[in-house]
Amino acid sequence: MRENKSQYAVLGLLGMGPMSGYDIKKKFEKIASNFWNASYGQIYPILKRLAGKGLATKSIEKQDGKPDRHIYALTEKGREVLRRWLVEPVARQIGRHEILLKLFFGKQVSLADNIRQVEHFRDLSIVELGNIKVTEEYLKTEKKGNPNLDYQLMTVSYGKHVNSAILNWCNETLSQLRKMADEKGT
Amino acid sequence: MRENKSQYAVLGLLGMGPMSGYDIKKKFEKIASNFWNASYGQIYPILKRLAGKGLATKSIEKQDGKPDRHIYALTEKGREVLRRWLVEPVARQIGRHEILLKLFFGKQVSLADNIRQVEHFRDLSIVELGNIKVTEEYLKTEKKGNPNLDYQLMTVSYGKHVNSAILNWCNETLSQLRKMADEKGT
DNA sequence: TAGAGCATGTAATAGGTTACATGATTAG
DNA sequence: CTAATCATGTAACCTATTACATGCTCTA
Repeated sequence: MRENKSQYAVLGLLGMGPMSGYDIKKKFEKIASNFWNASYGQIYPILKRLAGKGLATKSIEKQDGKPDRHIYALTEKGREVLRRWLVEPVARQIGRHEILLKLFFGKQVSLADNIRQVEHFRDLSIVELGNIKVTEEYLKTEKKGNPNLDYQLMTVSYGKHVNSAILNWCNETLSQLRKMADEKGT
Repeated sequence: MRENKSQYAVLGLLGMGPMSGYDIKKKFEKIASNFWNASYGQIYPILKRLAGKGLATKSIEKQDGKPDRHIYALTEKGREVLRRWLVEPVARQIGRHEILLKLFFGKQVSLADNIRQVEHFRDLSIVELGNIKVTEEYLKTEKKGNPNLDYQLMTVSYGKHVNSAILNWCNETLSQLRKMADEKGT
């Protein structure tokens, strides 16, 4: 087991309690969509592998009218592996920001095109900030008393800080682009 | 040609002037490392494909003592394709933030472990901010008068906004974690 | 004389998305 | 009656990293 992040993401969720692949997907969407996601095409093979390595155990829960649920639970060995990863310092990551890539080449198109692009990106950030606040409310009300709450709210806080900064950048950049358009028009 | 970002990244750089695969790599490292990167294993096959599709032309520049340079230049068709992509609105992207993934599962390890982790991440952000300022200086002095300068500085500004926000979040999170450690110690 | 820089490329592998396949129940 | 939700999984495909292969020159 080397550097597979998603494997640890799944391991981490199992660390909070036994659950199915379906649950894992839902959990990511509900409370971690801000900084992580995973598709079924990844989750199910990972669960299989974790069980194969003895890091999780599988049991089947029958339901009537609905498909069986395949519940995975972390083993002690699994928790060990998770802990070892959690304390390992993170490496520098270069996020790929498509908006910056486009703006970087902005000279190839018109100022109006660039303005449209940044305005649209600003709209996305506003929606994102809204989503984050919904997650925050959900955690604070529905998950009160949960021992993971403090940590989960820290990830929410990150989203608020970063998206506010992005919003400020959008506004600054937009006024600069508009100024450039004015000057050119004169 | 569908949704391949790196292909457009290469196309975009060629839009600034003819250059080699080697140049492309260097350029990304020098002025776009803040938001994009690409390995030779990607760049060379992409250049080949672009030439195959008639979006770029290839010519060989001999040098003495050094290997030949394979220079690619954008064709009109290539510029068309680039422009079409540039004006297309960006989609929502979910960045994967390993630090948040680890912190999210913070309950599985000690407060001291989490503090160490965030401190280390803060150090990375400080280095990052430094790199961004170096890029800014480089652009402002060495690239004065370059028609792409304004746009390139906007991407630098993004980095400054976001990394400052991250730094603030680190400090807030660290004081919260330390408070939690104090309370537990009492 | 060892290592870094110049310069191009391929092959193996890992990581990830999307489409496909199945099938019942429930809400609008 | 149609779409969504529940639920699991595989296969094909695309994207990206790393290792490998080559070989000259310049600097410490």
